[in-house]
Amino acid sequence: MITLKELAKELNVSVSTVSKALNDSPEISQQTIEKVKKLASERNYSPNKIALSLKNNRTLTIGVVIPDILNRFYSTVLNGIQESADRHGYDIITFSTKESLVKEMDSLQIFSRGTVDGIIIAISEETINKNYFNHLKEFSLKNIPLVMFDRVTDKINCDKVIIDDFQTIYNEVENLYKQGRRKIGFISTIHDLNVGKFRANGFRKASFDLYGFFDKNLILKISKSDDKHVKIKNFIKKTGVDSVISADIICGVITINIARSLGLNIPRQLAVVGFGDKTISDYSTPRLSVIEQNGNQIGSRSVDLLVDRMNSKWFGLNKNLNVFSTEIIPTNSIPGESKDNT
Amino acid sequence: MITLKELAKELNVSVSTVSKALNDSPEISQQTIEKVKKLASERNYSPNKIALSLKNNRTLTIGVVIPDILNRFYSTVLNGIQESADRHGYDIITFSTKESLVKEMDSLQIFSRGTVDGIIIAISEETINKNYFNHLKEFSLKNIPLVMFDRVTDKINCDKVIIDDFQTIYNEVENLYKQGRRKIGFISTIHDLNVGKFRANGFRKASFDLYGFFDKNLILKISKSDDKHVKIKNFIKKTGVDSVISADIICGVITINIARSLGLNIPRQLAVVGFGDKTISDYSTPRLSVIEQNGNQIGSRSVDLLVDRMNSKWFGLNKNLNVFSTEIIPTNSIPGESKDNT
DNA sequence: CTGTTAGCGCTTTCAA
DNA sequence: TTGAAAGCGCTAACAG
Repeated sequence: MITLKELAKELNVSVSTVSKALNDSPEISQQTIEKVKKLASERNYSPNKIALSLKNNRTLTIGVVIPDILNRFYSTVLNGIQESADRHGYDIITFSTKESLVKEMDSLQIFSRGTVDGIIIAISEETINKNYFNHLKEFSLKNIPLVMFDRVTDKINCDKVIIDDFQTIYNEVENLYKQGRRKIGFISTIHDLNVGKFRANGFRKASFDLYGFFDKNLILKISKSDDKHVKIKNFIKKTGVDSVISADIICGVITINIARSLGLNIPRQLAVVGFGDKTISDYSTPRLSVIEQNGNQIGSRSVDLLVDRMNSKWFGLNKNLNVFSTEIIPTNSIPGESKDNT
Repeated sequence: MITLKELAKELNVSVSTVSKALNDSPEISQQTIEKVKKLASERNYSPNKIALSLKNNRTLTIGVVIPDILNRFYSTVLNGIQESADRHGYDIITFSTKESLVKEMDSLQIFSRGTVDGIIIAISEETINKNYFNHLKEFSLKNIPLVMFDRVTDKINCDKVIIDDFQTIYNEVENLYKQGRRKIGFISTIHDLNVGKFRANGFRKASFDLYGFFDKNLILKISKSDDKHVKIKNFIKKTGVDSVISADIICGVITINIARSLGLNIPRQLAVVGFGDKTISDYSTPRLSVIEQNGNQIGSRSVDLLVDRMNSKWFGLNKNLNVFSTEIIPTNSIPGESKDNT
């Protein structure tokens, strides 16, 4: 890497002159500026980012912590984060915790060593289960701006970006009801997570509001060790549901495939809706109806909020630093051929 | 962030004493070491990584450039990279180019500003189509170690990690043949890419070797704008294939779903094999047979090779810097219920 | 055993 | 209009 020093030497001027010239300082003569810039571009000079970071105490880098990069929702969010960070001139360093509390703590530890100006995080499953948030509390004391998304906790005071899981499912139940469905089932593999609970609650409340009662058997909880195919098949046969909402992606697709192998007509005999996106919808025939979580938007809004915080930190804007916002990103219901689109 | 300076002041010793003490220097008395460490841990001190990077001219960070983070193969590779980088003590900064040449150039530009010690890259589709590699050539002159994976080019001299696309498909055709299949089809959405061409060639060569001739109609090329569902359906009906190999993930799953809707028994009447992984296989009933590309391993080996290079750069090991290796990661053929497993 | 000094690459006063 | 010097946080050679 070519440095200011080398340019200076070659031009027989001082380092500070070169620096000023490259930054178009009015202190420097037009002639010198041109001379310097010429050589700099010949030599392909570009300023060392590390040195700038140290000098300015600002890295222009955002740290991201997600539970699992192989989970399509999170990679979609990451995609949104990338795009938005790009627009704002930030790079990102990402860690995937694989749902592990220790990895999450490690990640925060690394990020508190001066490499990032702020972080965006969705906490791990283990963190939620163990109800342990000290690492996050400590971190938030360090005056490094922090935004949480999707997997959030009210134990930590910071900006948050989520979808309204409760209302989303509530609305979906209502839609199916309006289409004439009278036996709506709910399948979930994420019952331990907050988002899973909110979704289940939305389902219960909607069922209750619509039918006046709630049938426990219409909820199928699947755990990691279960054979999804088998459990779903039994669920459909036993309950005789005429529609199913899946709290996660995969089960929605599997449900369609199984229903068809049971000879059920989709969507006439069984309507299926699942969280996911258009790509996933492609995996089934007929295509799954999806509740789009808008991961891209979640990511991009998280960055926006974070950048806001960082700016008010750096430029001391008026913003009240103790007031945090929780932003709710709307979901879209995209009909596939697996739901009556009437 | 607490600094050495602050610790030093509080203890009434010099900065260098604190530094040495924390690094267990034999120059420092045991007493002082303990005193310093005690305060450091109380104050939650950890060394500023930026300062270290500047000092050592070494960031312990790897730059990663992938064509699309939403592509499951690449996020799997990324996962492998993360794990391995973690083991070696490196952080990673990732850019997703969205198959754009300009973004790829930008990414390399950013990485040549001193933020990373080496980079791992799979080049974009546009880069390949335009056959433009100057940015890569320039980069490789900068003496920053570079490893390419999956999407590689022989225009650039560097370590490479790939799978043997040709042989993988060749073997798969042979397998199907041995199972008694006599009309094997091939579906591809990535005909423009090298990997796509290698796969198609493997298919052609195997067909030729086995049948003594090659039927062009048994290859279906699908382009971005096509309706996959429609094209695949027609292909199956028109050719009457008894087995299909898909050069990419999605088409494999779609093929199964379509075949079933055509009333074909799987795998008896139609065997289906596609590139992918176990998770994707879950999306279809019966499960798709997958050719596992071992993305994790590709990622992790890329890091190993890169770390090797970086070490020989830093520690001046004997390694001949002009000899580059191309590592071939084996693929696994994992039978689902969509292929006779005999 | 401890402290002073210089330097990594850069910007920014302050002097000349 | 240009240059010298200090400093961001850290380490390491050299003095004391």
